[in-house]
Amino acid sequence: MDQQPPAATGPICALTLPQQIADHLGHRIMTGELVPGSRLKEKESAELYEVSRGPVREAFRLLERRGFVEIVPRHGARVRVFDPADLANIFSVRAVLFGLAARQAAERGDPGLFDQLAPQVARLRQSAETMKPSPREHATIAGENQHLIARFSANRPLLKMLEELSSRALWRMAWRDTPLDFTTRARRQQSARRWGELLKAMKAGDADEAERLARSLLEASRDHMMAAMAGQRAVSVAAE
Amino acid sequence: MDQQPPAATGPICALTLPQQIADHLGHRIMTGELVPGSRLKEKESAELYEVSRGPVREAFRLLERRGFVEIVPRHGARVRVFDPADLANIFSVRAVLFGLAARQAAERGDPGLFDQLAPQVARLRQSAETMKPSPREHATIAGENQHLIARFSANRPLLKMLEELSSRALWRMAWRDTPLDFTTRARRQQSARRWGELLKAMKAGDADEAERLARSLLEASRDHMMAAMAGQRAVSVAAE
DNA sequence: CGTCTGAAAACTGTCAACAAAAAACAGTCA
DNA sequence: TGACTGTTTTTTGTTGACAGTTTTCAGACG
Repeated sequence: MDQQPPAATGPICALTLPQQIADHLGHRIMTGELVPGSRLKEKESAELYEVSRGPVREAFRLLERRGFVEIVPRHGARVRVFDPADLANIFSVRAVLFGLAARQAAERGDPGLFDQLAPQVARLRQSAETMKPSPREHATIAGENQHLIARFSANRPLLKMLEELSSRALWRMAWRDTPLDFTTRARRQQSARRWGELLKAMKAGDADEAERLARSLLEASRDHMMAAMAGQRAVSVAAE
Repeated sequence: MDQQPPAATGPICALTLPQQIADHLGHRIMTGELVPGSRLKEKESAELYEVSRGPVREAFRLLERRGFVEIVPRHGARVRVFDPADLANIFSVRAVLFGLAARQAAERGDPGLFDQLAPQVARLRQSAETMKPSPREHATIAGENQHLIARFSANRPLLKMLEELSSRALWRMAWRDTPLDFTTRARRQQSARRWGELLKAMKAGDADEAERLARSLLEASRDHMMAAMAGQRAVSVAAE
């Protein structure tokens, strides 16, 4: 009912102070300004944002929950080092969770989902056709589809977990040098085709098929990314 | 070195203060002393534990992360009201996650897992045979098995998520009036048989079968619990 | 030259107090 | 009687300061 319209890019004053700080720090991590492995000092951020250490402390915990940093009790917070194996693991978890979401959404069979999903799939087909949108835009549409299906699964815990996981995955994908998915036409066509199949299966109420397709969709994304990463040299951060 | 002699029920001094507070509050929630829906006031807990509000504040966030309480930014923390639908959903999520863990553990095929799992399965068979252990003890063994498999999946994010989920589920199961599983011999025999089949599949390296069995194991647990809960009247807590 | 030891600096954990917001309450008016 | 409004009280959000640990760094020693 009383949903806030999300503001453009500026920090929203309705959000709490720790959330604003966490969002900004998260952005700085995503852009690569804050290098994985580097320490986040409370006093430093407190002075930068002109607040006390209390809210900064809470912001660090929020970032930990979102998977951006790692906190060791008496040693402070560090930007989490990306472990390729962990990244693949997170994708595997996302895949099975998304499969469950697709299953439950198919079982419910809410027409509202199909109405919203159909134009999205059309956009993906168009993306593959024209190759006009950037790879990131294609990925964004796919991400919106996942969120849509998760919402219509009517499984609140599942929705929250998927949201948390996609923020972690997005973080890594937004990171510099990472080869994004959906750079080739063949890959986009494959993506659009599979989303079409998934929509069809859900419309038909075939929960088994919907789960299978949804899961393999994200597993393909995982395999594609891991293969691309294997191509480039691994960036290792020496333990301080 | 200078460890305080632990009080009767007192927590371990090696843990951080917020963790100790969170653990104790969590225990009070599990025992039903703190009723779902009731507010948790910072000052109140601070005075009870003879600490400042800072650590209490952090303890509340820890409890939120574990699914024990719900925090609304400027309105404080409340003990989460248990929604039967949400409980079933959490179990469904656990089931697919545990399925993935079993798959990956089977793919790895570490003999150490089988060595540790075999005696556990034997204990379950004995539990079904003698009906001597309490239902909770049977459930504890099953829980240990799940933790074991999750560890040997070598999937750290998955392990953490399963740990978090089982703490939520345990919370609900430990709650008063909840009919525990494994009260009948038939149910225990079913449980022991399925664990045996799962162990066998994993030993054979059959990842597909292991995933299927593991998932259905927890889904059966979910269905059993939901059926038992449907039998008794729903306890509703009026919104304050 | 490398290693160990000890002091100094920096950082996190904790506390008490202040400011702002929300909740509770009483009084007033229709 | 019932709803509204203004005030009082309670509760959360934030701040700055202090204590205990950890980290860092400089100097002595093998």
